[in-house]
Amino acid sequence: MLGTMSTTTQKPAGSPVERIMAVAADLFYKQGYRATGVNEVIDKSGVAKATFYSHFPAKDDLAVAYLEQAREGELAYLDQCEAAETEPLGRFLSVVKSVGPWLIGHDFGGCPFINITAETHDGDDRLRQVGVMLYSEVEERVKTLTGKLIASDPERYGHLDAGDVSREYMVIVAGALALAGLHRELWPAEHALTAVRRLVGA
Amino acid sequence: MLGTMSTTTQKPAGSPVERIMAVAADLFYKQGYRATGVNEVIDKSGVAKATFYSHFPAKDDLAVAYLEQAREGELAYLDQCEAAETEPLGRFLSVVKSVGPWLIGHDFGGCPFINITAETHDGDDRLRQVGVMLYSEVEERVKTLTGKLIASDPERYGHLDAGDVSREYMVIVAGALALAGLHRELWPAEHALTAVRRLVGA
DNA sequence: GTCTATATTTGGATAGAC
DNA sequence: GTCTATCCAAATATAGAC
Repeated sequence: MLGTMSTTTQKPAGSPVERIMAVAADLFYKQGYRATGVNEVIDKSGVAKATFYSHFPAKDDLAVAYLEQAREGELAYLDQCEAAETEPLGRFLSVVKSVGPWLIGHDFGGCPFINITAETHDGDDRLRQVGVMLYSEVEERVKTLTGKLIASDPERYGHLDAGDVSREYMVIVAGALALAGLHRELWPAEHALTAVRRLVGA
Repeated sequence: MLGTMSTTTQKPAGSPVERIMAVAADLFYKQGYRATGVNEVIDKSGVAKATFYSHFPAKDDLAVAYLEQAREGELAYLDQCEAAETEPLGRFLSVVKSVGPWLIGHDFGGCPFINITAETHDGDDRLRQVGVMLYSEVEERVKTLTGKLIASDPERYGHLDAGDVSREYMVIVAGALALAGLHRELWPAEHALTAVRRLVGA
């Protein structure tokens, strides 16, 4: 079996598409979407122009691919953060706790989905929809975690509504990302954690 | 006196600069900063190109003027909202209460300061600084209102720290603006109000 | 201040030889 | 897939006549 794996072309880690996506993710986030030209992406990823356009017919298509890749990355990151906690309260807080480290690793550029949506208000709606989907998915996870927190100690948390708490939670998380991006400081993420704790009286 | 007011040129409501600023405010916010070309601003404001550049040597200068005008407008708007409330709790909540109506009147485009900062991460730092200043000023107001709320009922609110509460408050407000911009829906503003209430146990 | 014209660069996107 | 050359539109900005 090992000797027969050659009918389909292998795509190693450094394939053209992967290089394009990596460069685009970096530039779109750090410089902004409209500030980044396809020429720059092409140059820095070391592919030919025709190669680029064979994979991404238009710039918007690259943006959609970028956001979908980012979405999957964030969900996987949140999985990790949640798995690292054992107690219901820790799991509940894992999402907002993840914001600070994320920002430090991403140069305080805010939320990629909200940023690109603000830049393309009149443009391709697919971009906004990827962000809406991600935030909805995260909200659903938070809602589940809230439900588990309530169930873990009904005397203490029984008065809470998981739907309300999770939506307020999302507002706080989005605010931490946005405000830290403006200030280029970590404190919004720290105060977001305090605010979420206060939300459930913890 | 009435007949002598002609030495200096009067600048009526429709002066070139004011028309430019009005058009820029609309387009920068609705389309994004980079998506809006100076040519479009010039055309829609009905001024000559040389006139435009005599007042704004570069596009960045127009952006700074736009943000500073927006900053003053937001502070005045918050003044109004606060003055409309009589009770300490109402005044405390006036800032977050103002978000929903503001969004409805602004096509759910998020926060102008945070948006432009995200678009110019590597660009002119003056733009970011106007936003930082506005958010700091609003935070200071919220801190004052929090202090007054605490003083109004020490038994109920005495355990709160005005500095912590006001920073968490700002995170929530920023989140409401950002998330409502993504979803193009009002609920983030409504849940922001609930979250701020919860912050002080009200 | 206005108007036209233009310089210059960069944007997104395509064609054709290899 | 790669490479070079190129098209076309739009971007920022300037010059000169009126």
